[in-house]
Amino acid sequence: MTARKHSKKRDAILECVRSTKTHPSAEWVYAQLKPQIPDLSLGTVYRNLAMFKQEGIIGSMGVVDGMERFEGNTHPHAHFVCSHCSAVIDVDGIDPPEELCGKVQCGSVLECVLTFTGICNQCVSVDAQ
Amino acid sequence: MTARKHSKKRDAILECVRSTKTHPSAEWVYAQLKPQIPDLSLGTVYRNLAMFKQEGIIGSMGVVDGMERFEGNTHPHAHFVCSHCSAVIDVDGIDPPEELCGKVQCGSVLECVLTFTGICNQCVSVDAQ
DNA sequence: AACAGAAACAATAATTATTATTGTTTTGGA
DNA sequence: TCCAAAACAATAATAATTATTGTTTCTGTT
Repeated sequence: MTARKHSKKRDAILECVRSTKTHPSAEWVYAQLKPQIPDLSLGTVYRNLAMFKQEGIIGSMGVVDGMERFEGNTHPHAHFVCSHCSAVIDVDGIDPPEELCGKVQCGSVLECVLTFTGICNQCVSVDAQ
Repeated sequence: MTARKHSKKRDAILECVRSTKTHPSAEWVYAQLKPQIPDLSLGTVYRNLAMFKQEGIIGSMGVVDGMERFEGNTHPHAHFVCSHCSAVIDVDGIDPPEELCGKVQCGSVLECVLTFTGICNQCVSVDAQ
């Protein structure tokens, strides 16, 4: 009925998350948009990201270094987290093993998350210098 | 050579983490020990948990509701997180699929984490009332 | 096009988890 | 016993996030 209202800022925040593969934090989104939208405030970014996430329009892969990391891709997929530079990268070709959800005894599973941590290729190259 | 020194408080913190299956937060450990050790301070708990984790003596399964959750079991294993009561439960019989680590292209994997989220059996029962 | 109510907003204050600092006390080897 | 290193309490400081408040902007409806 009452469709969610739009605004330039709200749309920009959503588009920012959707158009990057960096799995951005709230602060990152704010820093990206601030030059084009000088009167954007960080609170607005936090509030809208929380709304989008609540509505399932965007996803969150969890918290890295104390910061929640969002993503435009809401389909289940695995992640790689670099423990050196904190980059979050979608892992292609490996899906979370959802067939295991039914084997879990201790509760009713809604979601299955698979995350690899290690050193990303870029950090390996740089360190090798 | 110089072995890490011990203290009653330090030992109590480690023992507290090891003797529970609750995957405690720093605050939880503090609340547990405070009655028996009235002059324990929260900073001491944080510092010692960080040290134990750094040394690999204890583990951390990640952040739930903004709080880091520790565990005595340092062997890789899957977790179930209740999105209703925030309980963290070890999942028996399902291991993180470490054989997939080699298939990850974007970096050098050190760890593989498998986490299920949903509603735990206890919350399901309570809600059904 | 003007109006009204709802939603969105900026600015700011407040919270919460965590980390750092400082000066004192405890520990354990010499 | 002595002493330097480690551990500690108390407290201050950070950093991410959330809540509050009053104003502005949308949008559906006259």
